Amino acid sequence: MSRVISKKFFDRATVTVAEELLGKTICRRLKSGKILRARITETEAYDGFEDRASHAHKGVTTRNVVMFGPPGRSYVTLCYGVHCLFNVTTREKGYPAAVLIRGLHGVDGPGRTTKYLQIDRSQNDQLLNRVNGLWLEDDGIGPEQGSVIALPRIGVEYAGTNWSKKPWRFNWSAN
DNA sequence: TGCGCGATTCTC
DNA sequence: AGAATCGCGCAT
Repeated sequence: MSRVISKKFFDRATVTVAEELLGKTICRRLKSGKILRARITETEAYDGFEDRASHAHKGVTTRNVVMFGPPGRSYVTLCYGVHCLFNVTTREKGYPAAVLIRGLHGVDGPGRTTKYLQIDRSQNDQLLNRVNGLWLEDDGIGPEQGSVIALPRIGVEYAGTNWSKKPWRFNWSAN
Protein backbone atom coordinates (compact mmCIF):
# COMPACT_ATOMS: atom_id res chain seq x y z
CA MET A 1 0.00 0.00 0.00
CA SER A 2 1.49 3.30 -1.13
CA ARG A 3 0.56 6.89 -0.65
CA VAL A 4 1.61 9.89 -2.72
CA ILE A 5 4.01 12.18 -0.90
CA SER A 6 2.50 15.63 -0.56
CA LYS A 7 3.97 19.11 -0.60
CA LYS A 8 4.00 19.19 3.18
CA PHE A 9 6.75 16.55 3.30
CA PHE A 10 9.08 18.95 1.52
CA ASP A 11 8.26 21.98 3.66
CA ARG A 12 10.89 21.01 6.23
CA ALA A 13 14.62 21.25 6.84
CA THR A 14 16.36 20.33 3.58
CA VAL A 15 18.87 17.95 5.12
CA THR A 16 16.04 16.10 6.85
CA VAL A 17 14.12 15.78 3.60
CA ALA A 18 17.24 14.57 1.78
CA GLU A 19 17.76 11.82 4.33
CA GLU A 20 14.11 10.80 4.50
CA LEU A 21 13.77 10.59 0.73
CA LEU A 22 15.92 7.46 0.80
CA GLY A 23 13.71 4.47 0.11
CA LYS A 24 10.89 6.56 -1.32
CA THR A 25 9.72 5.68 -4.82
CA ILE A 26 9.92 8.00 -7.81
CA CYS A 27 7.07 7.40 -10.25
CA ARG A 28 7.13 8.54 -13.84
CA ARG A 29 4.41 8.15 -16.44
CA LEU A 30 5.78 8.04 -19.97
CA LYS A 31 3.97 9.28 -23.07
CA SER A 32 3.19 5.68 -23.90
CA GLY A 33 1.31 5.39 -20.62
CA LYS A 34 3.87 3.07 -19.11
CA ILE A 35 4.74 3.92 -15.50
CA LEU A 36 8.30 3.61 -14.24
CA ARG A 37 8.95 3.18 -10.53
CA ALA A 38 12.32 3.24 -8.80
CA ARG A 39 13.44 3.57 -5.21
CA ILE A 40 15.73 6.45 -4.26
CA THR A 41 19.15 5.37 -2.97
CA GLU A 42 21.19 8.58 -2.98
CA THR A 43 20.41 12.27 -2.46
CA GLU A 44 22.15 15.56 -1.78
CA ALA A 45 20.91 18.65 0.07
CA TYR A 46 21.48 22.17 -1.24
CA ASP A 47 20.28 24.65 1.31
CA GLY A 48 19.90 28.37 1.76
CA PHE A 49 21.60 31.59 0.75
CA GLU A 50 24.96 30.79 2.33
CA ASP A 51 25.57 27.37 0.79
CA ARG A 52 28.27 28.12 -1.76
CA ALA A 53 27.80 24.79 -3.48
CA SER A 54 24.19 25.69 -4.28
CA HIS A 55 23.07 27.25 -7.53
CA ALA A 56 21.29 29.83 -5.39
CA HIS A 57 24.20 31.17 -3.39
CA LYS A 58 24.55 34.35 -5.49
CA GLY A 59 20.87 35.17 -5.35
CA VAL A 60 17.94 34.58 -7.64
CA THR A 61 18.52 34.24 -11.39
CA THR A 62 16.45 32.93 -14.28
CA ARG A 63 18.14 29.57 -13.91
CA ASN A 64 17.71 28.99 -10.18
CA VAL A 65 14.42 30.80 -9.58
CA VAL A 66 12.61 27.51 -8.99
CA MET A 67 14.77 26.93 -5.91
CA PHE A 68 13.24 30.08 -4.41
CA GLY A 69 9.70 28.89 -5.06
CA PRO A 70 7.34 26.72 -3.03
CA PRO A 71 8.35 23.24 -1.82
CA GLY A 72 7.56 19.98 -3.56
CA ARG A 73 8.27 21.09 -7.10
CA SER A 74 10.71 19.80 -9.72
CA TYR A 75 13.92 21.71 -10.38
CA VAL A 76 15.61 20.34 -13.49
CA THR A 77 18.90 21.82 -14.68
CA LEU A 78 21.22 21.10 -17.55
CA CYS A 79 24.70 20.20 -16.33
CA TYR A 80 27.85 20.50 -18.44
CA GLY A 81 25.59 21.08 -21.44
CA VAL A 82 25.02 17.36 -21.51
CA HIS A 83 23.00 15.94 -18.65
CA CYS A 84 19.80 16.98 -16.91
CA LEU A 85 19.74 16.76 -13.13
CA PHE A 86 16.54 16.32 -11.13
CA ASN A 87 15.90 18.04 -7.82
CA VAL A 88 12.89 18.49 -5.59
CA THR A 89 12.46 21.88 -3.94
CA THR A 90 12.20 22.18 -0.16
CA ARG A 91 11.37 24.89 2.40
CA GLU A 92 8.95 27.76 2.09
CA LYS A 93 8.67 30.16 -0.81
CA GLY A 94 11.48 32.71 -0.71
CA TYR A 95 14.03 30.33 0.83
CA PRO A 96 16.27 28.70 -1.83
CA ALA A 97 16.69 24.97 -1.27
CA ALA A 98 16.40 21.65 -3.05
CA VAL A 99 17.35 17.99 -2.85
CA LEU A 100 19.23 16.52 -5.79
CA ILE A 101 18.28 12.95 -6.65
CA ARG A 102 21.63 11.31 -7.31
CA GLY A 103 20.72 7.68 -7.64
CA LEU A 104 18.00 5.05 -7.75
CA HIS A 105 18.08 1.36 -7.06
CA GLY A 106 20.12 0.01 -9.98
CA VAL A 107 20.74 3.50 -11.39
CA ASP A 108 23.92 5.12 -10.12
CA GLY A 109 24.41 8.83 -10.90
CA PRO A 110 22.27 11.97 -11.23
CA GLY A 111 22.61 12.14 -15.02
CA ARG A 112 21.74 8.48 -15.37
CA THR A 113 18.75 8.98 -13.08
CA THR A 114 17.14 11.52 -15.41
CA LYS A 115 18.04 9.46 -18.44
CA TYR A 116 16.33 6.42 -16.93
CA LEU A 117 13.24 8.37 -15.88
CA GLN A 118 13.16 10.32 -19.17
CA ILE A 119 13.20 13.66 -17.41
CA ASP A 120 14.40 16.75 -19.24
CA ARG A 121 14.08 20.50 -18.89
CA SER A 122 10.45 20.42 -20.00
CA GLN A 123 9.73 18.88 -16.58
CA ASN A 124 11.25 21.87 -14.79
CA ASP A 125 9.10 23.75 -12.25
CA GLN A 126 6.24 21.29 -12.04
CA LEU A 127 4.21 20.27 -9.03
CA LEU A 128 4.98 16.63 -8.30
CA ASN A 129 1.70 14.81 -8.74
CA ARG A 130 0.08 12.13 -10.86
CA VAL A 131 -1.46 14.61 -13.26
CA ASN A 132 1.97 15.90 -14.24
CA GLY A 133 3.31 12.39 -14.69
CA LEU A 134 6.04 12.74 -12.08
CA TRP A 135 5.46 12.06 -8.40
CA LEU A 136 6.79 10.35 -5.28
CA GLU A 137 5.29 7.57 -3.23
CA ASP A 138 5.88 6.16 0.24
CA ASP A 139 5.18 2.46 0.68
CA GLY A 140 6.60 2.33 4.19
CA ILE A 141 9.71 0.46 3.11
CA GLY A 142 12.98 2.23 3.66
CA PRO A 143 16.39 2.17 5.32
CA GLU A 144 16.77 0.36 8.63
CA GLN A 145 18.29 2.20 11.55
CA GLY A 146 21.97 2.76 10.88
CA SER A 147 21.93 1.80 7.20
CA VAL A 148 22.16 5.37 5.91
CA ILE A 149 25.56 6.99 5.56
CA ALA A 150 26.23 10.72 5.26
CA LEU A 151 29.04 11.75 2.91
CA PRO A 152 30.46 14.92 1.34
CA ARG A 153 28.68 16.16 -1.77
CA ILE A 154 30.23 15.40 -5.14
CA GLY A 155 31.63 17.81 -7.71
CA VAL A 156 31.42 20.95 -5.59
CA GLU A 157 35.07 21.55 -4.71
CA TYR A 158 34.74 25.09 -6.04
CA ALA A 159 32.56 25.89 -3.01
CA GLY A 160 35.54 25.73 -0.66
CA THR A 161 36.23 23.06 1.91
CA ASN A 162 33.80 24.53 4.43
CA TRP A 163 30.90 23.73 2.14
CA SER A 164 32.25 20.91 -0.01
CA LYS A 165 33.02 18.81 3.06
CA LYS A 166 29.61 19.09 4.64
CA PRO A 167 28.08 15.59 4.91
CA TRP A 168 24.96 16.49 2.98
CA ARG A 169 24.97 13.49 0.65
CA PHE A 170 22.92 10.57 1.89
CA ASN A 171 23.39 7.06 0.64
CA TRP A 172 21.39 3.95 1.32
CA SER A 173 23.01 0.80 0.01
CA ALA A 174 20.19 -1.73 0.25
CA ASN A 175 21.37 -5.32 0.18
C1' DT B 1 27.30 40.43 -28.18
C1' DG B 2 30.88 37.50 -26.34
C1' DC B 3 33.17 34.37 -23.29
C1' DG B 4 34.03 30.92 -19.65
C1' DC B 5 32.19 27.52 -17.02
C1' DG B 6 29.69 23.51 -14.77
C1' DA B 7 25.56 19.53 -8.75
C1' DT B 8 28.49 14.53 -15.32
C1' DT B 9 29.41 10.64 -18.02
C1' DC B 10 31.67 8.16 -21.56
C1' DT B 11 35.63 6.81 -24.24
C1' DC B 12 40.49 6.55 -25.11
C1' DA C 1 43.11 12.12 -19.08
C1' DG C 2 40.00 14.47 -22.29
C1' DA C 3 35.96 15.26 -24.90
C1' DA C 4 31.15 16.23 -25.43
C1' DT C 5 27.90 20.36 -25.46
C1' DC C 6 24.94 24.48 -24.29
C1' DG C 7 22.29 27.64 -21.25
C1' DC C 8 23.46 30.81 -18.06
C1' DG C 9 25.74 34.74 -15.76
C1' DC C 10 28.48 38.37 -15.99
C1' DA C 11 31.55 41.41 -18.41
C1' DT C 12 31.99 44.30 -22.64
